[in-house]
Amino acid sequence: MTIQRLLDELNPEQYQAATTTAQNTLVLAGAGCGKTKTIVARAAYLISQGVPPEQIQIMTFTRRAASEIVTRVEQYLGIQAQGLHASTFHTFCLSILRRYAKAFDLGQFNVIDRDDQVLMFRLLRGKDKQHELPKAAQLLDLYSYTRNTQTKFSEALAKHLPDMVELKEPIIAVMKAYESQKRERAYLDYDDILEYVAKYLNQSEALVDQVLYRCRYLLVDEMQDTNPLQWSLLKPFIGKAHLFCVGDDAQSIYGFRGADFQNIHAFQQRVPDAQILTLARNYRSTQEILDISNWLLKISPLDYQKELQAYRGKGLAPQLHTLANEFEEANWIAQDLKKRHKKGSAWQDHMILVRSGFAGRQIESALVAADIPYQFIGGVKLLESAHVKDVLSMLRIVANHKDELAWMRFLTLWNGVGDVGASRLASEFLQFDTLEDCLTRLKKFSKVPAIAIAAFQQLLQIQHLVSKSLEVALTALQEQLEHNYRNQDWSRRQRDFELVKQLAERHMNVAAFIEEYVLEPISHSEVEREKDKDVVTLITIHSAKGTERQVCYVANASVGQFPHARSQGDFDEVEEERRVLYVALTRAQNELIITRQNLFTWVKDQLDPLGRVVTGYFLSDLPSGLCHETLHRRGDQRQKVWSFEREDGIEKPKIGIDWD
DNA sequence: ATGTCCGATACGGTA
DNA sequence: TATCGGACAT
Ligand SMILES: Nc1ncnc2c1ncn2[C@@H]1O[C@H](COP(=O)(O)OP(=O)(O)OP(=O)(O)O)[C@@H](O)[C@H]1O
Repeated sequence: MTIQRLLDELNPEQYQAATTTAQNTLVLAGAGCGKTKTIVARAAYLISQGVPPEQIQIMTFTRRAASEIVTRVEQYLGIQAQGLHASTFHTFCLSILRRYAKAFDLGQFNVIDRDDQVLMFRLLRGKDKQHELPKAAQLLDLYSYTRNTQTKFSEALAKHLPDMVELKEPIIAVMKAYESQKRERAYLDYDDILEYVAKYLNQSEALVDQVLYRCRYLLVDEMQDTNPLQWSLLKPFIGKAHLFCVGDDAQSIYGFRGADFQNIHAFQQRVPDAQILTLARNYRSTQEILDISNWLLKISPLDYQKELQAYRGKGLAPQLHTLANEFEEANWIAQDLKKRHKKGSAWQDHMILVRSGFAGRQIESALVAADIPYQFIGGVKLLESAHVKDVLSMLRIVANHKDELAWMRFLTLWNGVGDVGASRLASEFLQFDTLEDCLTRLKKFSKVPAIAIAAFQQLLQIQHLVSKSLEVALTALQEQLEHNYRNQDWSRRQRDFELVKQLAERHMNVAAFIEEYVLEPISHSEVEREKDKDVVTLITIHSAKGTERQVCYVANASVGQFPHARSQGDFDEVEEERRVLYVALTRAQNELIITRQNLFTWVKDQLDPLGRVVTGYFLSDLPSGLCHETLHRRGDQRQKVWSFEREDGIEKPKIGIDWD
């Protein structure tokens, strides 16, 4: 395929965006209007105009989105596209930190993930026995939110944990302890990676000029989900690089991570001479699907100014199925999928959207039971699962024997070792200069078996062989892990180790291997899947941004889920929930099937402190004309139909007695 | 008294 | 699947 072919596929507005000569552009467009397509076209166009691919940097939200865009550009340009970079903000920043390590003066450092952070907070929180502090995870969320939004701590505290305001001082103490511990141990958390780079870029024009060679053209996807910290990364490039951002404020669903659609709304004020373009026609869905999506935004007290029009015209009406409980809901979906597959549809044309990773697991078991091939995206990732981390902890220790958190994980595996004992030992190890010294000390500590200690020595010899190292670590831990996870799907967990080994084979050393997947975690299915295998996609809505399928099931559309019970009564959070549902609905191309449970509960609308009405359940006033509604009784395969229009060819039935 | 184990329980989404 | 709180062991 050629570039001309790609440009020919665009409509005039998309064409204008893709080929613009403006320095800075913001493309605003509703769901399915071709934002991603425009980014792909923009990158391809620039390259075809002679821009070296390595000067183009595309910012995406996930590794999947990144590789999809690159693949699509390559489809059109082939080898010519080589060197084009698409990555997440975090990966981009990390590579800058590595590239200019000297300038940042960070020396050796390790990137820690959320679990490590929570563990640190848990230990530090435990030291304060006087106060009833928030949970470790809450402390971390608050800490991270404050940094990502670049707000004052007291404001973030009042918003996040309003009833803990009087604990401000002890909370700050824990956070400061966390920060100094990070510094001592040379850990960088997710936010550090962004903030170091952002701060430095804003201070040093020389660094900006240095970095510029690889991002003379900055293309930002999903702009509505960037936060103020990320904006401060883009800001220094204004006037130097070409900014090309695309987004849709009605799809902003990462508020919990500090996403701020001011990054869209205030674009024009912040960026001199910014060109704002809009795309209006939706190419993805049929009109009936857009009607119900439009309706959802229209009943909002906010004015989203969105009314999607289908380029494709009319199609099938959405369906709404109400089932007795979560099992029947999951089974119904599985059965419906089977029916469609029998009729000749491919599995891969179907996607099931769920609210939470937890809800996804219920559906997963129904799919397994029905023998339907699937991939699950979202929720706990492969390298995040507990048993994998247990094994990796040994490799982490070998790579850096001062990795206290890895020691914690490793030590607490053994019987008779808990948080306190492990923590004492681990901080002792920080004083030692070599792993050998730690091991000598460890031998005096009777609770770790000699075989595990011996394994460390073996690992030291083969550090560069990642896959082999995994094998050694696994052998050493096998027995203990089997004991620890005896009632928890041990056989399934064992299979995961094979996947990890597969993944590891592609990497040169342990540190690089772990680091890559900390920043862009990869799910079981993504490792497992052979390319182009025909499977149903089961996915959390948050991971589903930018994807589409012919047939979409939106599961768990029950009371208490949309909006989620936790956000009830909070105006802004409920609006974000609305957008989550909106994103889900607008993934469907041809058919939209919404399922929910009949919970026999009702959630009342509330008034917030400003006197605004806050909806309790989005689908309570769904006009019957917008979809076919079906109520399934418990264990009932037949259906009671509420709203149903007469099918073609069926005449009004004759009634009465047969007098014959 | 302190640390560990174990079972009950509840579960929002992300890099 | 991670966390919490109480039972149990040291
Ligand atoms: N000009 C066009 N002609 C035909 N099809 C198009 C055109 N533009 C986009 N499409 C198709 O519409 C669908 C949606 O496009 P795309 O994913 O780029 O939209 P999007 O704006 O990124 O959506 P979302 O915001 O929901 O992620 C894709 O299947 C794409 O191929």
